[in-house]
Amino acid sequence: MKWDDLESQQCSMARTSAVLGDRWTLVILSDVFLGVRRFEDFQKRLGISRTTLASRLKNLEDHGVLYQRQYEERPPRFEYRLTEKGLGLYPAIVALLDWGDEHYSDAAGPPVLRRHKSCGHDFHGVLHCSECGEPVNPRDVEARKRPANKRYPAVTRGPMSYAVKA
Amino acid sequence: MKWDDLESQQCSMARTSAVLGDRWTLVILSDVFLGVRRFEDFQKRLGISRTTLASRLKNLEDHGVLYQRQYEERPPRFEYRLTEKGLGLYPAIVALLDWGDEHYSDAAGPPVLRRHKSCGHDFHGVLHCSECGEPVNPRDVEARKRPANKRYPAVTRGPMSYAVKA
DNA sequence: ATATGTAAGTCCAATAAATAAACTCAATAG
DNA sequence: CTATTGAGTTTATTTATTGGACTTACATAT
Repeated sequence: MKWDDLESQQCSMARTSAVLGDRWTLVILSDVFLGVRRFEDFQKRLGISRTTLASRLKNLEDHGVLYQRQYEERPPRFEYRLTEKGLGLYPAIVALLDWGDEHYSDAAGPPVLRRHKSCGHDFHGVLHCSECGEPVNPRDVEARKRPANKRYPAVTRGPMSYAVKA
Repeated sequence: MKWDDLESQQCSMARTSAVLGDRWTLVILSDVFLGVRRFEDFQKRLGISRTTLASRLKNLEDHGVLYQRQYEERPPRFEYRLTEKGLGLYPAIVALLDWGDEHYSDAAGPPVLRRHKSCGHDFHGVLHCSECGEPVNPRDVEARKRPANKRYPAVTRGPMSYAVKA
């Protein structure tokens, strides 16, 4: 299969991977969630080649994850910001960071700490069920294909719904 | 920066991306979580080239996410299974699938439905705080570098702790 | 006024990775 | 015997990624 065909697959992970699935995109996004917004800052922080960075940012723009905003006219200066769609990746980014923290931290602990301001504690993410609100154990999940004849409404969540009890 | 150097970075996302950050690994893993275990099945389902599939599976083995088990002697047959470390990726996989479902489903809805057996409903993941148990809004999170002189214990979670209230 | 610096890229040649298609090996089924 | 299945490997080709230099546009210091 050619790579661009992944976008036209039925599987949601294939489509997601068509947007995020490369060596740099997830790292760039985790920096965006830390507040990094400018080309030069990404380049210096990550050590990514300028060519690749430009192409990754353009890809994220094309897919509606980031948008570019000119914040200065003279000289022309730009910043990249998350769209609502991009902000929707926060749970995935946290889950991946937590996994990295758990398995690849050195003796001094995770390099970045995340504090939940409303409760005041450093935290990691826990996956809960949107329907009953309880934590989800992977062994307690049953996946099945959408029945062929039946239609289901597409998942509709407000942009912030992962932060509001269903 | 050379790609393999990402593994030796301090940032947790860089290290995670060194394991998962390519066009196919996330798609393979989401198939593993659906119960796919054999080389031929991955290849047929995904349409990935055999060369690339072999190298991705080896990479996941090398990083302790999958392990290979011979389930038949004659003829020799193998299956790939998740380690505990690999199982720890479940929250990330669900978050990425949910995002794909939300933004790339066609009119008929998500192609795969996940049912939470303990409550009986189809669900999507919601990110909760490990400390207070409440849903987390990204705007309510403050990230900071680990203070230079202070040591923090590495995140220690049991293999299933994301499924158990902290 | 010239030189230096910053921000945001693009261009180019070299290297590295991914691809499809064919091939191997071991065994079983007809 | 021949075909088929499973699990890969080999090879030649195509595609992606890289570092480094270059560009454009303006600002600041000498």
